[in-house]
Amino acid sequence: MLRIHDTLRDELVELIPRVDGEISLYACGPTVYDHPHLGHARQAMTYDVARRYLEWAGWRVHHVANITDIDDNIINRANREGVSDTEIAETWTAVYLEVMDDLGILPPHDRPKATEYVDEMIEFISTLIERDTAYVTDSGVYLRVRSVEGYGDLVHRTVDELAEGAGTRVEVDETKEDPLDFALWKAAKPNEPTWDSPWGPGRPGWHIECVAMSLGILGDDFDLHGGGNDLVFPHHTNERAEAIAAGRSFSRYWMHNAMLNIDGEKMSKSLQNYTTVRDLLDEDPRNARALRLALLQTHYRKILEINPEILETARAGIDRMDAMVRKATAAGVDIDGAELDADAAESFSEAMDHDFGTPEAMAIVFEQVRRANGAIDAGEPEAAVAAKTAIELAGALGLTIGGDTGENDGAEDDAEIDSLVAERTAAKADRDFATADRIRDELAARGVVIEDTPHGPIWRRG
RNA sequence: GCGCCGGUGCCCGAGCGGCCCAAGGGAACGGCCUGCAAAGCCGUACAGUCGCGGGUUCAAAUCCCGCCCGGCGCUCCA
Repeated sequence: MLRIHDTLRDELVELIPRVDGEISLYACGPTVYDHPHLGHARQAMTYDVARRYLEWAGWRVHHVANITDIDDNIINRANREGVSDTEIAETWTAVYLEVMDDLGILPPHDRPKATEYVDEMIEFISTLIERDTAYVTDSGVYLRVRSVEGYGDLVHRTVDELAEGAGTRVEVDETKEDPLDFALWKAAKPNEPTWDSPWGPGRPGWHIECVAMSLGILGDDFDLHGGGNDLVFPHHTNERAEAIAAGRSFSRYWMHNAMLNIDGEKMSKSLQNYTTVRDLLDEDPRNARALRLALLQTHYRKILEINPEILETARAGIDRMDAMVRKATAAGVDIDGAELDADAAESFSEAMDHDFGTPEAMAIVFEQVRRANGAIDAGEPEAAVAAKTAIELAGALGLTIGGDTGENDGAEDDAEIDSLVAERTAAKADRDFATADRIRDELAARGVVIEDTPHGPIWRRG
């Protein structure tokens, strides 16, 4: 039984999908106008892990993640740089996709762009106007928020509670009937891209795109809608309002990942305290996996403090897992031919079925690592099963251990290192430990660590 | 102000009323292994008050109330 924490009901509920055995998932993606930062990585990884696990567990998953390629931030940057908004969007979309790939994020089954769905949005807005839940003014088209029943349910606030905050921090458009009402369509302004519409040239509001794309691709009553918890209000609240106002069944369940903190503060653009994913990956090629491990070891709904120490800790964990596989391989353990440990796999599934309990799931993986190490040392046959299980379960969460991780691509001196290691082995055989240690120090200076095993030395870049 | 979330060992972090004298990772210490290391395994100290104070219960880190501290949202934001 798969249970998740549903934001709307605010409790743990069993996920009963629209179609048996099949889960449709819509995860809100980024607005592309700058380098993706670690928060984007957490968001993407949260749903990547969910999708991978569900598929591993035998569900058919339809994963949709959009790209918002038209909005104020994009237009502002385009005007600032004197280029077209399309150019900005395309440039940063490419960067985003590349970074996601480097992070080991599986491409979603569909990756729609807002600008590809303008027709659908216009049609949707027309419906809302026909139903009299939206109205046209000189500045655009607005949704009549108070006409939507349960508008604030997702944030667990009443409309009046929300009204208290509305307009206190943002200038209210005078033409709106109510400060809570929000734009479905924005009338054309100078220096902005526009599309034709029944209400004159303009561009879509922020929230309408996700409704058009999610319902357009996954259909009514799709299963799971996710995103960062900063989207609960207003973005998801407004998406939901639009769908309700149109009389459409929207997502059955909502899940939201927590933010990332840096130095005890929320990481955000405005605070200028963010780290780009690119910088992190450039720092150390192992960081893609280290970041994934760090994320997995904290529950997705809990704020994660991210800093260099956390990543260092995670890298040590990755090294530990890799070392086990190296040792098993050196010892000739037949991992591929081994069975999965059924008990461990079951505990793992239990942990994951409980609102994606990745910290507990990783604890199970590490237990297998320890078991494997012990069995390898003792020459026991269960080494293969434990190693296989660790690799398989970590892999189910997108974490590759051992094997070719591609992290040392570009290092061309393998042969040279091999020969130095062989020299050291020869020196050791002659009990010329001075020479052996000198070679070991030399290699260490180059970042290469030698590990002696009963089956001969192995080495790694540390 | 209104609302939400969190405070668990040296650090990070599980924990969903009994299986918790509290997982897992990192760091530390001791032992085994090693020519010495590294890696690994075993063991140990760390949480004798799970922020503090009450309460509910046969039973609470886990539920309720109050308080303190921190973070976040109410604004573009993953």
